[in-house]
Amino acid sequence: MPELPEVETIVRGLARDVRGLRIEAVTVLRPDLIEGEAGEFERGAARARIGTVERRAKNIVFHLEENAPDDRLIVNLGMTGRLLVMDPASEEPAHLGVRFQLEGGRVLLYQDVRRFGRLQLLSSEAWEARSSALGYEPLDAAFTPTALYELARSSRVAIKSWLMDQRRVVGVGNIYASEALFRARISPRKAARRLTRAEATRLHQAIVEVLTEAIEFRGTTLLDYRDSAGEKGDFSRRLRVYGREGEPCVVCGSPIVRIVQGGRSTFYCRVCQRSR
DNA sequence: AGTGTATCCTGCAGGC
DNA sequence: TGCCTGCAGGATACAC
Repeated sequence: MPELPEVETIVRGLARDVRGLRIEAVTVLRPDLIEGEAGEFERGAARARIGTVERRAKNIVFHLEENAPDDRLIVNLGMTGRLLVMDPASEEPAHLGVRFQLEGGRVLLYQDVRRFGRLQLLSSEAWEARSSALGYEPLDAAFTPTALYELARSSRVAIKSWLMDQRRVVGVGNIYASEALFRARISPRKAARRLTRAEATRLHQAIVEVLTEAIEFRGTTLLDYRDSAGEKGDFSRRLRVYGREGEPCVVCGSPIVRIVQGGRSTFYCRVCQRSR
């Protein structure tokens, strides 16, 4: 469910609210959410102090300090995962997966209806090895129009599916892939290797712009997404094609169509995104 | 190696 | 009301 802007919003909230706090106890209520053994996870995270909280791709990375055999806690939210910071008095939500009791009384809760998310403790070395297999961070300076063009040249996959592959460029999921391609006026069905330089340049700019704007609006809430304070994102109203099947294109007025690529819905304008 | 498909899981909307 | 189908922000394990 959460793509780069949503994860970034969550990370900023966590950095503000839980950084520096000690974890006093950990309870795993749904062991299938834990990569590895749940008891080991509980013991490994308990009594650690939370340091820096950062984002890599769609992963939330907690640096653990003091009393932590593994010094990274990695959380991937899957489709419906949430990390919520709550006051001790508040009622715990349904589908609670993991409870972190924090110094000062508040709790950090991992909640996940569909349980596609995963939590994992790793050494910094093991995490770095995993991270190195991931693609460009789209908001880093190293991600350039040329980098995008060169990478795309090696793949015959449709550009929409290509964008969602985290080994090339990270953070773009089903919503922002459709949105970026609309902004770049490129057909989602076009083979990645057939992008022209001009198209690659437009797509690069569209990815950066749509992700940056979505972060400013604190993400997109369609159904499930909430930030760490339980708040919805406001970018939903700014979506131009995603979820708008049959509605008029904001540019040319022709109806937005929905197709299926790799088992996922793609939304686009047949007129504005003609190039194939 | 690259590519397409199935699978994990629950909830909700819409059709009958 | 109930039952069915399809769909939902992700990632990976397989087959070819």
